[in-house]
Amino acid sequence: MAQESGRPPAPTRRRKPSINDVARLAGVSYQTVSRVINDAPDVSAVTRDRVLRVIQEVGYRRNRMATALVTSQSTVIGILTDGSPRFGPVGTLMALESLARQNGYASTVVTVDEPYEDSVPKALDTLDDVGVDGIIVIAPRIAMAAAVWNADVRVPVEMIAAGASSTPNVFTYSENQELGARMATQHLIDLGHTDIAHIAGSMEWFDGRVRKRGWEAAIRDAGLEPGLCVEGDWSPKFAYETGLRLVSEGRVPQAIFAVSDHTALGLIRAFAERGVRVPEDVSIVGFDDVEGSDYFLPPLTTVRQDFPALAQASIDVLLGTIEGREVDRTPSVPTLVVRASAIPARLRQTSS
Amino acid sequence: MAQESGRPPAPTRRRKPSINDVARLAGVSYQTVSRVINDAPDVSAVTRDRVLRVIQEVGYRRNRMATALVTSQSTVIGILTDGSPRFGPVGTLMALESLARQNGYASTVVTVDEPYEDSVPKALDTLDDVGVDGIIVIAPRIAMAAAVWNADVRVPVEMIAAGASSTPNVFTYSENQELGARMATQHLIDLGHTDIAHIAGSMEWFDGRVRKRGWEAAIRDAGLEPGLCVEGDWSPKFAYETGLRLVSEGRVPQAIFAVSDHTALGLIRAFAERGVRVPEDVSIVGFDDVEGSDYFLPPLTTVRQDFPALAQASIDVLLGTIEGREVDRTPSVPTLVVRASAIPARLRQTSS
DNA sequence: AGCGGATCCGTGAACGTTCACGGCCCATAC
DNA sequence: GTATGGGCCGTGAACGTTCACGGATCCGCT
Repeated sequence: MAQESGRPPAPTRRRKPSINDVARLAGVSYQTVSRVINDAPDVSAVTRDRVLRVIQEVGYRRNRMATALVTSQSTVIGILTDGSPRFGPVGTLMALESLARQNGYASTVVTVDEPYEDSVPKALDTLDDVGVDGIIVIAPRIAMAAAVWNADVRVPVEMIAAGASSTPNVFTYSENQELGARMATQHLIDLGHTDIAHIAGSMEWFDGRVRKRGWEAAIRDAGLEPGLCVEGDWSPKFAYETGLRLVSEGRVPQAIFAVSDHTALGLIRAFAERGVRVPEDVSIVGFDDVEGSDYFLPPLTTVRQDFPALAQASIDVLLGTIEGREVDRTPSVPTLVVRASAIPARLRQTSS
Repeated sequence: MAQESGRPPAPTRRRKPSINDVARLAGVSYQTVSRVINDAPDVSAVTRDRVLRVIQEVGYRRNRMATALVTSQSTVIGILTDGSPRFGPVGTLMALESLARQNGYASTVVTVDEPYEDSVPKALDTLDDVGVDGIIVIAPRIAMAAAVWNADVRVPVEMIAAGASSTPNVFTYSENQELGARMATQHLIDLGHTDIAHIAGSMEWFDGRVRKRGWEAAIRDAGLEPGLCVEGDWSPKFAYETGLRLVSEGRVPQAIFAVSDHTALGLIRAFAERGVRVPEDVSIVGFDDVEGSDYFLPPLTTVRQDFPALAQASIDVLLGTIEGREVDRTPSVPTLVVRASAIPARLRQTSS
């Protein structure tokens, strides 16, 4: 007993029935069966029914590999994404897979890590090898996008990257994050704040650049001057240290647009430790709406992106290209979710 | 300009070179080329080199679909996972893909949602259709696992599910979460706490059941009596409300093992709102080590699972089954990460 | 000189489909 | 009665590999 593997031997299962088996059983030629499973015309109703019944009986399923071989269309799309389980990319990935499947496409995913110059071309090759019909790249980082631009792939490539530009081989779909950043900042402006700082993400990320741009644009549009902006690395740690520094230098702004919820988290802890109250002393708005952000101390006002809509649009575009259709792209719009971490500026005065 | 699509027409790329093209160019038969790319013997060094050079020149790559068709081995594994981007599953998924690729396998993933009775068999069929060699199911929920057990698949299926049992067709790999829960609880015990409550997850999740079991076992092993246990749904919201209730009923325990970091988060907020201090008044240990948990208020003591190790073991086992090898399974062990949310029991006395 | 055995290489068939074509039958029209 | 054509169906080939053979050449041995 202890000697036994504990695992059953790989059961040597029966061969799957082929189109020929069905043809024989139904008394027709393989071509007729092919016609039936492809909904082709030129087959009489009674024959069709007979074939269909046999198919049902023997549990026939079309062999995708054979089909792929002869048509050189695999009905598989490739998804290339960053290996880090960051919030945005993962949400997009899940939505992408689901939508693709609803459209009859399977999806094979491959993850890449730094350095992208090596891993991205290799990953693209892998995808090419397995014969995908098209590729969607979730490229949050600029270096990653660059590696994709430089690559030479035979199939349509679409990139989900905020604010990047398209090239002839690579089509770039931009999630509307600048708008999200604007909304966050505008919320602060509407609340009456005039000194609005930004704890930014890394400028090596599209998201970082674009969110900063949105912050700045909103402020200028309101006729204000941009406040302090410090560029970080997305980590709570960096934000925490920055928060500490701000307090000790006496430069805590009226309001802060944090580039991500995790950034906000680090900030909040730093302020809490130094007796600076959020939102009474400083209003904070985050970005992402990560799980639990509604139970931060205080609950975080933040921006939520509509990943399913983004994925939907991306899939539509890619499948359109693959299948030669025209599609119109409707950008997804983020939504501001208002909670407790940002309050009107005048309340601040009265309370402190 | 405005009329134009903005998208380049799908470039009709050259056909990829086949084994025959290489053969012709190298002046050998296709079989010889096949031998070369398969590292088969019976080919002279000079011929091999010549072929290799041609392969290099024309950029030949083996067509996996053709290979799959004739060998009925696709070197693709299927990964079936829950659609919700919860922490554990996603970490496992990423690690799985990476490892599989390192072993020469591509991976196609499909996500499922409730009701599992419908979606799981359908997903399994999808995977079967694309011709995967084996399937790894990431099954956090019991209902999902049940659906897998009942399914009939032709290829080896391995399930990553804590504490489930194996059946002849489905091999279950159990991440050692009970141990993790024990470690968390033991930490509290070592700190001198005797009244240790558990805010549990849902009993519909394996993780929920197993973590609860670990909590209870650790307490009994220490000769103590289990404290309060309330079963929830993983959400910060539920934990928050529970925390509020505990305070108003005057039943706040000495220490709490929270089933997840997000649970801990909800608890902490509830306590903070009611003036119950963490860790001075109540020690809390979480589970997951989600991003940012080191910047909660206070930084959370929690348990981190080793997803890469878990994935590694799973892949080893599955590939072993596929390729007919024997492998020994080495369970991955979680690690306790000690931060500030749990402190010795006696400090509590002195401070309050 | 003839034989056995390596060593190297090639041919035919098969995997399960789709594509291009052609053939048969019956109905309709002249 | 013969031509025309549409509805229905079948045959051959191809996709790019691998598998199972078998054949040629050369060397060393008896």
